[in-house]
Amino acid sequence: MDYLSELKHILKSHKLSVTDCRLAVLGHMRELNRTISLSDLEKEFDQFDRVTLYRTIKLFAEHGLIHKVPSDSGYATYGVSRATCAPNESNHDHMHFKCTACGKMECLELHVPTVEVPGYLINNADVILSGVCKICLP
Amino acid sequence: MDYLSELKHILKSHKLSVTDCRLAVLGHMRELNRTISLSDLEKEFDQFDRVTLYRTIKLFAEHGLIHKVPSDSGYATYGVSRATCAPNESNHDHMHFKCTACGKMECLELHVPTVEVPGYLINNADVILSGVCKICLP
DNA sequence: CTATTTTTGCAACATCATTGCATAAATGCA
DNA sequence: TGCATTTATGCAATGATGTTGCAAAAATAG
Repeated sequence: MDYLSELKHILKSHKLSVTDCRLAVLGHMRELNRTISLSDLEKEFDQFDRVTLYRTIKLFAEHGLIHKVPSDSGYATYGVSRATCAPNESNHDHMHFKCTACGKMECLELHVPTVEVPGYLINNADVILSGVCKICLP
Repeated sequence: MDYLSELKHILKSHKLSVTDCRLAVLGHMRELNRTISLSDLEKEFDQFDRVTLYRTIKLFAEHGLIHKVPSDSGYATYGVSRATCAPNESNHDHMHFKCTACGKMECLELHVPTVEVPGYLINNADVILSGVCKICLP
């Protein structure tokens, strides 16, 4: 199965109709190993309306294809979920790294260990590391 | 030394002039055990202008009295730094917990362990847990 | 291929973040 | 303490991001 068919299959498995915008955004995000914001998508895809892109990532997030990554940037950032093919699966169990030099946030292949706190129900744990990334380090 | 003098001392040790707004915001944030946003402050202190509150937390963050806490809320949230008295000290080494029921984010007394990733310079690590807090749990 | 459902683009608006400037307040010093 | 200087505040205004309604266009189902 080629890459385009794979993307279509992912959308259909989530009962989402297949459109140009959704294929473009999903393909783009799965190739990237970093998180993106709505304005990143606007710059990348000027052929689609800002609102359409907004609704696309909102929809993807609701269906668990991508997830919101906590950030101190002041705007929402999203990354692809590792287990994208499983419907209703929104857990994203890897750490994120924010580079203070280039500003990009990337996904690390490091698993977030389970944390338990007495008296609390913990559903999710996000770990955001910050510093200087491989590329920006002298 | 009484509480007000203590607050004044903190401001002066960071070479910040003492004003009503700064005393009020700093005192409020140090009493709370959770993070706040600008709109939280607006509701709490309607005697001060929104812009003044904005500049106050921005200034506090620059001087390390408080720190931005990564969040998926879409707007900036801040928490007091533990080592508030040390100038230029911005590290905040405790975990945060976001309750999906009441929406509040609180600071936990759990220390964030040091993480090392080969090839990266790690300056900071944020851990954001989410789920249901003590108060909201049935 | 056609009817129905869904998505898209546009316009408009809400909210949060940010800056300039004149006034008011705080600080430093005699 | 009083005064000159520096700094902070309030107001107005603007930019950026987030969000909704609706008619036209596209995708889906049969």
